[in-house]
Amino acid sequence: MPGPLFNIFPLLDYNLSMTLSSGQAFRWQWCGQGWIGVLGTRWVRLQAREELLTAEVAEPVADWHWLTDYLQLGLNLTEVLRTFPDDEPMRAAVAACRGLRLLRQEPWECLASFILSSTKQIVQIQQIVAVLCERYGEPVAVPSGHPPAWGFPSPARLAAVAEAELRACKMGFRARYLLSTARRVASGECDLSRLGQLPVEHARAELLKLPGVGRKIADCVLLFAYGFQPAFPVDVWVMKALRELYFSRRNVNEKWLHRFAAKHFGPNAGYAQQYLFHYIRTRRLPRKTARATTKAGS
DNA sequence: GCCCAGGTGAAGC
DNA sequence: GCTTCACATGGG
Repeated sequence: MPGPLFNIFPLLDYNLSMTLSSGQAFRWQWCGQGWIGVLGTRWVRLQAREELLTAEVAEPVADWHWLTDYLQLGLNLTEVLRTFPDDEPMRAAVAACRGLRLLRQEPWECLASFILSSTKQIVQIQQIVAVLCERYGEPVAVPSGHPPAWGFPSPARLAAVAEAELRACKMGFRARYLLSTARRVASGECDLSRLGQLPVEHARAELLKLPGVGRKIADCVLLFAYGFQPAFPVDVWVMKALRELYFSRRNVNEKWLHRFAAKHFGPNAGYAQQYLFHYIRTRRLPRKTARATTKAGS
């Protein structure tokens, strides 16, 4: 029996917009009446209002676990926040990021997206991923009147693409890494479906074997696709946050930093990392008008 | 023009 | 071991 074209879920401590636009996933677009995205082979539109989430799909579904699992609707955020260290930086980050959540993404899409993320701004990653999906993804059903949409291209599909064609998607030097990794995943040499059952260190070691995957990208996949909380991705922003908020701007060795993170941020260190990342990145800077005025006046 | 962006791998000391 | 550099591309 086919299900309905929409569903409603209760939302508690959940900032949907912040979560979908916080640089974990790169395919969500605000359309004026909700967030439109593609999960697996399903087009979906999400709208959060007054502690209710409305989800709309293009074709009837009976089982909604693909969505509730992705959004981690069953997670009690209060329990997570309770484990954060009680220090000034974390209090500020939590206050600034009320309702920020971690998603549980499909591993291949997450891995491929973060291979494309290196030294790119989030907006540019979104653009590259969009082109990649449009050119190599399978079309998915959309409600009438909506623009076409595509699934994320499979490892096998990308493995069959020439490097020059990938470069034409604006990904530059990352094309070689994406192609090599797609081949290893497509061949079964790397089995992403197995990693979730391994101890986090083993799963990380497997990811680190892939070309274009270092500690940072490995930790992003461990955290955003598998939910491993000991994973603590350190990018330029998190490094900036840690240096400014915890180390009075001193330079810190990265290996030492990971030991500090594991010790200081507790059992949900990965979650804490996302709060620091979003906090430091969206911190209110001097307004443009104020700067323009200063410039004009000087 | 310049610096920077959810980095990585390889070469040089 | 650690430091430095190339790698594409676009935004501010």
